[in-house]
Amino acid sequence: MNSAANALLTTDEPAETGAQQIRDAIRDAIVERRLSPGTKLSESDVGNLFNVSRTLARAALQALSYEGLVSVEKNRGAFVAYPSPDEARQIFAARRLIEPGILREAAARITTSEIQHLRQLLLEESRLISERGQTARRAEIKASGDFHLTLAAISGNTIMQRFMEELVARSSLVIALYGQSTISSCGHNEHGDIVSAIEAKDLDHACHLMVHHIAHIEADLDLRERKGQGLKEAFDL
Amino acid sequence: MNSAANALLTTDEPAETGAQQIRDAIRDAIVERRLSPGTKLSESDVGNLFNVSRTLARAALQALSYEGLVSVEKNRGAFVAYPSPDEARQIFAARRLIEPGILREAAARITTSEIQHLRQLLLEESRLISERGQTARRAEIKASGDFHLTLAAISGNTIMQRFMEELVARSSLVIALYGQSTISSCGHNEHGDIVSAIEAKDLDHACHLMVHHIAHIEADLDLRERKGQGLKEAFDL
DNA sequence: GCGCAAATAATCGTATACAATTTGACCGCT
DNA sequence: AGCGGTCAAATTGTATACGATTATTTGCGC
Repeated sequence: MNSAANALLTTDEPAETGAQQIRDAIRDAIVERRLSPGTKLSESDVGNLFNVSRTLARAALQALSYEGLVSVEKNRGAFVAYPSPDEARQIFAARRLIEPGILREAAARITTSEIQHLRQLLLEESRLISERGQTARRAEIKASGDFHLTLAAISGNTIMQRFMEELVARSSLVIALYGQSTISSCGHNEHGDIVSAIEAKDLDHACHLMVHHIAHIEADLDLRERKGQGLKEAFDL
Repeated sequence: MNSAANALLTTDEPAETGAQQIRDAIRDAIVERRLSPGTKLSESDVGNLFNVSRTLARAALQALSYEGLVSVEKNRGAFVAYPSPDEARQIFAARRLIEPGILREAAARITTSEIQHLRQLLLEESRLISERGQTARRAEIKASGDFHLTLAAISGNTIMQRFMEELVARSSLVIALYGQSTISSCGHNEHGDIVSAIEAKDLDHACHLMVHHIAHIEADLDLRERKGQGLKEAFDL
């Protein structure tokens, strides 16, 4: 979840129960890549970090495991998910399958003010790209996902929106692991092209662009098995 | 989850931690309609029922809330989900969006033995339809969903498979609430037609049949607001 | 020095205990 | 009788406690 998508479609429930706050905080940390895949998330550590008991820490980690962002191994603990190349392929296959449909739904209902909102996002995004510094990089990662999430929000289907949130978050993990170029949104302004196609009411073209956009992101990955960040490979490479 | 889909694609983790067993038990009860929408699921009651502490009961309910099968209201408790008509529409919209894609993926990878497996399912399904008695009805409900879940399993994408599991389960809730005819699979053997189309490698036709099949299920619903519980929805909607 | 077993430490799984919140009831008042 | 307020019961939110499992280290024999 993010402020941009929230601005459009939110089921205001201001009272967040502790565990949810922790979950959101950790999720943000994972998506923004302040937590590397494979990092151990001990219940006690998480609890101490947020000044809550293990009960709440556990609940938060449990929640994140349902979203596929952390994997909990019985009697061993929770770790930031370390998606396998196969998992990565499935994530992008799912996005190719889902996003054109979302795009069509969104285009059918989109209002002029929502188009404006999208353009605003694009502006912000390109601003971040030109900026330098780690915080800008993190904001850029988030902004890049926000575009897809906002489209899902516009589609009006909260279920698909949630699916997309999961897929975008996990995509960030995959890119962190297997991405080659510094950032996925490399040069081409593909998001902008999609908005233009929507505006021109050329749905087929918009879907075409979307599918290729996802393919481009995936093409930037080097999906070869990394042995659990092995100490062996780290040296004989 | 179900035995049929499991038979095809399962990541055997034999050790199920208490909470998961409870979650599965409750989920089955909801999907098979032994628990009505809106039923209160108190943590203590659930715990006593399964002879575990509230901790595990709570974890199970929490898990089910992530799947949309129970709704937990802060400081009030957990209830079997009571999907609104709008939610119901979104569920079926999501299925129409997703299932054709899954079908295409599945058809591309399907083996002859898997086709045989599907036919077996259809046979079982029609056998249950002819049988009478409540246990047969429940088995029929499950079998009807198993067809869609098995297709998802064949598609080979575990992520989409999980999405489908959620959607099928929630569909069962919706049908329990808003269904008119006794059972959704009314007369027409639509599942069988889809398998035939897959076998004939006529993907476009298969997708067409699938979309209509979902539409038929939805058409059997009477999606009008029931003032059963939602005092909030009854007014602010 | 090297492997292997036992003790030790760390961490998770589950239960119980206590605090906070909500709900419903009782009781006096108008 | 109807209304409002206060209190008690029930239920959830969170923390702590203890047993079980896994990882690590120690110590011994070779």
